[in-house]
This record gives sequence, C-alpha cells and structure tokens, in this order.
Amino acid sequence: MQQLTDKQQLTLDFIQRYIAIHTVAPKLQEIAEGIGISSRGVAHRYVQALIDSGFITMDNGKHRGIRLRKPNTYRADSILPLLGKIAAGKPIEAIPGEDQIDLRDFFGHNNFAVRVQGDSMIEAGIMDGDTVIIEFRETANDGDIVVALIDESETTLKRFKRSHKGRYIKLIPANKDMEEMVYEASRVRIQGVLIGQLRKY
Amino acid sequence: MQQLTDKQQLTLDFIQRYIAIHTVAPKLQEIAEGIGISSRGVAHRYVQALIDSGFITMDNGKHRGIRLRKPNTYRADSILPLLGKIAAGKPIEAIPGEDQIDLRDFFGHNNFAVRVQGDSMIEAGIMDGDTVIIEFRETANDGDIVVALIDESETTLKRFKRSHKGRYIKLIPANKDMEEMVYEASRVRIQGVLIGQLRKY
DNA sequence: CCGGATGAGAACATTTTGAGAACAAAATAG
DNA sequence: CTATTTTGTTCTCAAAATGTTCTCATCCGG
Repeated sequence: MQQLTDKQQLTLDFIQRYIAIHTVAPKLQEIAEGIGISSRGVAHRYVQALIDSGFITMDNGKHRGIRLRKPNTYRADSILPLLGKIAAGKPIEAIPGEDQIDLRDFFGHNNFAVRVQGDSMIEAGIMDGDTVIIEFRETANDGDIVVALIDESETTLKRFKRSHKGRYIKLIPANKDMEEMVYEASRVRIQGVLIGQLRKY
Repeated sequence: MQQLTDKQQLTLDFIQRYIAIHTVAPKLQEIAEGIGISSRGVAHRYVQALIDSGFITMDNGKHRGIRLRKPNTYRADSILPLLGKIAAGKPIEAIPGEDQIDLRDFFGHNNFAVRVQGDSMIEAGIMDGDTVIIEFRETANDGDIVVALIDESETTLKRFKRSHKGRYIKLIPANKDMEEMVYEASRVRIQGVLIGQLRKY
C-alpha cells in the first residue's frame, strides 16, 4: 500500500468524519465541497485512489456507495471540550479523568425531543420552554420521569410510580402547587422515558 | 440490509415521527406530503423499499397498516426529531415550522462545556451537576449569564449587570438565599457567556 | 524539458426521484 | 346490505441527481 498524497489523505479524513457524523457515506459533490474543490470528477479521482490503496470500497454506481474497510477511528464532533467544574469561590477546576463530553448519548433513533410547556416539573429543574430528550420505551421504572399518554388523549411529563401492586399508576408533578394524579394502569400508556434535557439561551 | 437512499431515510424518519405523535401509522397520502412530494405511488415505492430493507412491516392492503420493526442500525446524527410541545391536558402538539432540533448549534469553535457545582443559579433552572455550554467571549450584555473570573482567582457563574455607568459590575445569583455581589469593573473578567445547558439522567 | 499532482468541467451512464393513470381492496355512508 | 369514497397497489413515462470517464490546463520540483 503506497503513501497517500496530501489531498488523498484529506479526502479520506473527510469521508471518515462524514460517516462518523452521518453514518452514511458522502456523495461526490459533498466530498468535493468538503475538501475545497468544485469538480465531482476530481473527487472521484481521489476516491478511486483510496480504493486502489485499499482504504475504502464502493458499491459501483450506487449513490453514497462508499464504505470504509477499516473501523472508523474518527470521533464525531458531537464532542465538546469539558473544561472542568465551576463553583462559587474557586477557579475552574479540572475534573479528573474527564475532559470532554459526548452528546452522542442523546442520539440514536429511539430518541426524540419534545418541547416542554408549563411548570409542572419546575422543581426538577425542567422549565417552560426547555427541550427534553426522550427515549422511546413502553415501560418505565418507579421514579423515572416519563411521557405518559392518558386515555389515549392527554400527554404529560411526570414522575412515574406504581401503586397497589401495579394496578394503579401515580403521575407525580415536581411542583408543590400541583397534585399527583392516580390512574388505573390500563388508562396510562408510557410513550418514553426522560434521558436528557437541554436549553438554549 | 442495504443502505437506504436519502429519500428512503427521510420516509422512515417521517413514519417514526408520525407514529410517535399520533400512535397510528400515516397513510400514503400523508407520507407523500410529509416528505414533500405529491404522488401516493412514489410514497408507496419508498414504503416498499423500507419493507424490503427490514425496517417496517405492513398489513397488506390495510389502511394505516405500517408497523415499525426493531430498530437496529439507526444512524446517530446531531439532529433529533422535535416532536412538538407537551403540556398537561393535551396530546403532543406539533410546533409549526419546527420539526427538528440541531445540536450542532452547540458546537461552535469558541464553545466549551463546564460542569456546574452548587445551587447559586437554581432559580434559573441550572442545578448542581448540570453541564453548561459557554461561548468564549470577553464582553457581555446586561442580563446575560456569564462565567466571570474575579481578581484573577475565583470563577463563578452568575447573571451579569453593569452599574454606576459601567464602573461597577453586579454578579447576581438566581437563589434567594444568596446575595448579589458588586465589584469594580477592573476586578472582573468575563470568560464566556452561557448559550446552552444540558443534563443527563 | 519531463512527470506527477492538482483542478475544472464536459459528456455520458446509471441510479434515484417524481407525477399520475388505472385498478383493487378496504373503509365508510346510507 | 349496497353504493360510494377513500386508500393501497402497480404501472409507465419522464426528469433530476449522482457516478464515471474523459480531455484540457496549471503548477511545481527535478
């Protein structure tokens, strides 16, 4: 296997990065833009060189047909540097053994996001307008915060708890001005469980 | 299982989102509109491709007969479907003109993440253990939540406000048990401004 | 000068996508 | 129940997008 030229290396890096982020291969047009040229033909030449060098393979003719032959070592840029912890009275302290945060935990296609309206979970730090990330699941454990569908018509975000040996389900708000609700188990369907929360300013 | 084409992926995303919201599968007409085309026949072709690829199954001929199969190799992307808003007393409502959330907004070159320790911003919904995302900047506007370095030795996360025509700076906690602090402007250096917040459960 | 690496872009082949007609089956109205 | 409407299915025809193969041109080091 011969040495790659600079542009071939750049092309390989781009493809790996693209696949790390999108899990599908880029098309030639995207490769061209990604390495700063405008010709699909030139991009194709680099791709062909990478095939000849054994780094990738290709489903001939298929759109997005490139595949990596080696495991992708590229890290998706869902990663932010984590500088440390901040507390009143001290400079930012580094956190031992942890120097970045990976948001990929939030993804996966079993997850979806929902905008929260209202203050029913305010004491859990979930405010009106926040976005919560939900893993689609039909079951939950006591104490989980869940998206629950009641009587197939009302949806709500509450803390989940069984009672009476599972015959009833409590949905508990985190707001002292609101009261918990109790339903027969058959009236409540879990749509998902809270796994994350985010807010933009 | 072969790779999905762009439109096939879009179709699968739409179906998953639709079922998550409505609890029933969409009809072909709705799929077509959802992915921006007008032909039921074309929508059917995509659905058939998804069946062939093993992502969904179908009760042949039945209206709304599509069912999701176990998700295996779903793509991890920086984009999550945003299903709508959730409020007590109503099903999930779609948000007009907004159907996904892109976390790449958090990944600018000048951004970093910091773990929060303590409860000084609890009334702003920022709790102990949360991770906040900071854009590196040396200036801030009144009302911004900033990371401030005081006397080159203490770092803190507080709401920022000028006073006395800019000669003094107030750093205001969001916790009624704590008091705001006032410093000469020269003693305070802004390290960044809060642009996002996230929490994992 | 030569040769290799690079870039633009034309020309063509193939895949992917879109519209819509025609019919079959299911759902609905009466 | 029958009649009607709606929805699903199967086609054909075409357009658009993408992949492939070229030629031509520039730059640069030896």
